[in-house]
Amino acid sequence: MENIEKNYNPKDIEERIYKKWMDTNSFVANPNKSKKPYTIVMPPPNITGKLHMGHALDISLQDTLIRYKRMKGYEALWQPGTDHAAISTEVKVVDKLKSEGKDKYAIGRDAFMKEAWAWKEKYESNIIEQQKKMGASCDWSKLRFTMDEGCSNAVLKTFKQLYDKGLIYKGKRIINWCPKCHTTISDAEVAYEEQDGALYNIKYFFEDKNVTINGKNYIIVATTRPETMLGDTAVAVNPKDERYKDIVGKYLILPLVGRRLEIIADDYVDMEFGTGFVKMTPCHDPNDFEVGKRHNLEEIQILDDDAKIIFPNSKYQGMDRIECRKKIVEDLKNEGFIDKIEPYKHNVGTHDRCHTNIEPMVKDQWFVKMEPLAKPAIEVLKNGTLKFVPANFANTYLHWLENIKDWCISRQIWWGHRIPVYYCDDCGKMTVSDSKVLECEHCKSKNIHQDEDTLDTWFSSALWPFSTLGWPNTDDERFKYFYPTDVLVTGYDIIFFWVIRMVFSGLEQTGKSPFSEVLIHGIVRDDLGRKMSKSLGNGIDPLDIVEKYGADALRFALLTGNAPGNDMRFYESRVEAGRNFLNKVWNATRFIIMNDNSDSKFDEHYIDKMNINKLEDKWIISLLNNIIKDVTINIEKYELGIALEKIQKFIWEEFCDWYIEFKKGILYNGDEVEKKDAIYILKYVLFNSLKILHPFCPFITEEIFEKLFDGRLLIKSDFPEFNDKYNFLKEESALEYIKNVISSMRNRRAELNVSKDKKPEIIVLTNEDNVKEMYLLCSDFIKNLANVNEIKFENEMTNIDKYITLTFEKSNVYIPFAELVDINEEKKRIESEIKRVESEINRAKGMLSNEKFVNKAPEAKINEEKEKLKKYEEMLIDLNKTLEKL
RNA sequence: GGGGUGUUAGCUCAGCUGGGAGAGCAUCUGCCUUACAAGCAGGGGGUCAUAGGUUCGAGCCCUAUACGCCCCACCA
Repeated sequence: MENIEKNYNPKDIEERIYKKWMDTNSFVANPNKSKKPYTIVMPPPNITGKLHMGHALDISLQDTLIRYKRMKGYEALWQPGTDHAAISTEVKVVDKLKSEGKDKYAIGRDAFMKEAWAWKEKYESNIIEQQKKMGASCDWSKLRFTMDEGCSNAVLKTFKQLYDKGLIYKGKRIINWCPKCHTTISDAEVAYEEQDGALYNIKYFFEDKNVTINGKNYIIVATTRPETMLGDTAVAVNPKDERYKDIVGKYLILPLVGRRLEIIADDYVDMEFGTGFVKMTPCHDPNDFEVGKRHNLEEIQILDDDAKIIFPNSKYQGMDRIECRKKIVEDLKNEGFIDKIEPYKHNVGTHDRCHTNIEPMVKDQWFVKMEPLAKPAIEVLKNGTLKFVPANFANTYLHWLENIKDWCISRQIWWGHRIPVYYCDDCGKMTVSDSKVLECEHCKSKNIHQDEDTLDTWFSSALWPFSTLGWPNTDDERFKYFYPTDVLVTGYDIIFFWVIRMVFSGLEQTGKSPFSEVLIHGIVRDDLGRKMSKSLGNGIDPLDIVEKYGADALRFALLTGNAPGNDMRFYESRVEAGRNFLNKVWNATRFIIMNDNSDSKFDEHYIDKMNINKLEDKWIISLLNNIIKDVTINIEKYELGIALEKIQKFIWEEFCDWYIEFKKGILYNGDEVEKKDAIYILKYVLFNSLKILHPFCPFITEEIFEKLFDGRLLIKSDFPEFNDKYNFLKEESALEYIKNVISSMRNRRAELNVSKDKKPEIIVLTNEDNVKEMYLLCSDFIKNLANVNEIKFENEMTNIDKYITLTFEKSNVYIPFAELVDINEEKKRIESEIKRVESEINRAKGMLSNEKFVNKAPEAKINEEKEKLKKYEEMLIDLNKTLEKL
């Protein structure tokens, strides 16, 4: 056997193991009729991005699932790819150009696209390499990109189909405009932020000097944005507002401007708020826009694409919106129009990418009509075709869909899928097509030009689960075999952006929900619970952690100690704990290698032929068997953290702390046959432990597998299954009994500070043959692990005062350390033990004498309590005897 | 305003369909025992936010309250 390092050193092995997987095509999945498909599409990371903790978590979850299913015999495809990330990338490329002294508009669209593609080529590989470092077992041979030919075809096809069905339309609507990025954004991309502002109360005088309200010739409107008054075209009150009933239909004069404004009545106005008057600026407020449509109000645009004022022939023309606000307030003050100004905190919509305040604007844009698409998406959730884990995220999903507004999909940027609409310069009509258009379909003119806008980046991501599998070619074998996919794993923060859009797109384009389950995880936060962000500088680079502790340790930390859907805090100490566990696994292996002098190959089926007769062997095999069962159930329920913790507990606490210790006697002093069997079972248990640990911690398990099991490939081996033949429950409980005896003895020794060199002869008092048998079978363990020299058995004890007594069910253990103990202290200890047992007896008696309990509780529960009662009553007798004799 | 969610050990969090409260870290004691000091053995530490209710039985189910967080809506 080769030498093995004392400590696990991930750095040396991870790269080599990953290469081995790649070289053996272990990640590749292709349509295979003899296997069932299992598919996960990876949420495509942005090409602008760098791997962050959120990705690391995402990858850990998906990779665990895909590796598990692969081992379970599925043709498991994890489909990778990257996202062009329209605005994010465009901004970065623009910045890059700027730093080179170049300007986007100056170099023109074609040159810009070349620059952006070059960016993509450069940065895409970064994130892929980073994913590989995490151990991601995606089928890289099928790598896709949202703007590659296939995905672009899918986009064109979808656009055309939706357009033909009337589900995509062009219209002049109020949209969210980002003055910095110079593009519209969808409602989902607006992030509201609380900002300090002011509520300006402005006097609007009546046109007719004779009209008064409350004795005054003016009314007061409140606004947070006085500069928008330049676009006011009415003032509204609530129709039910008795105060103002008589003045509806009267006219006001807009201060500074002199425009006539009608007082209109609309339900939108909240009577309770402010004065009950609202100024209407249809072009720059979504609500005012709606009111304007209802009342046919004039629309006056007063902001340009830079959010600068358009108000020709005035001093405000060309001013920045904030500058203009100051100027207008100043002018209003000077002319006596300000009633009062009070500080006001309010939520302001900002662009989630650049955090610039968005500006509502009326523009001609492309929209997807959502209501008909939302309906089936609601239906699949309600009928159970689609499930969320945890289930409560279904509420979020439903709430959004039930209140959905049309989706603005056109963007005034260049990096993305250009809208496949062509305008005829002769007849003025549109041609919409999913292939290249050379002439107008109406007048055949060749004098046409394509729409300048591109599509929202989520338009292509929405098609990801099928566009990556060959759609729109529905004959593609991959599409037929792998679609619909099985589970989508993602963070709750993109349910709206992505999950919902994939579902309705999948249903519309393919007739099927693109996946049947959505596993939602939370956000990875820093150790103070803050979001990791660039501005705070509190981000932790997963690759630094991998470098320091290895990918498996990081995966361990991310997969445990957290329930699905909940945010988690990242502590390096948890990675360290993971690393320590893996080091434990490493050293268990090392122990086996150091004690194994056979050179025969490991045969995992030999277990079925061998005669397993040792108690401890039956115990560990039975435990392993049941762990396999539990872990399988947990993984299937997406309880990955629970599964991993169970595996850890089994390997560390049962296998290492007990079983290996049990076996040392044989390995050091046993005969050759015993030794051979011992090594075999050690290997057998490790063999299967590595298998169940592999999906979670792939690198170290693969490495050990190769070392210990003749170079076999773990990633492609089978996941173990529960075998009724190895369910030795009696032996399990017998050995647990002995473990308890050993622990109690160690406990007493530690309390009394007994040196380990002091090896007493102990006496076991029992009247039960099977209990005595158990002690005999385990006498070596007891001697070794509890530092005992000899074990004697008695049926009666007389000189009890020379011993410390430990009372167990049907047996007492006497240790001759009485001289180390104050007899009164010992009496006290036994008395408190008696109290504890008595309270147990009372508890059980109470339950069993409760008629309702006996009548209603399940029989198993009742029997359990009866047995407990019996056990404790017997122990009580023993304890009292001991006390008497002291 | 609507929806969701949390309150469990000093800290961070698990706790599956209700049937004797767990982990990691921290802490204390004793150990460099020939797999592992990234370790071993042993210990301490919890009125499961509060108040009611359902139940034979509640950390878990229901109601209310308190405090916290998240998402959506966006009333000028």
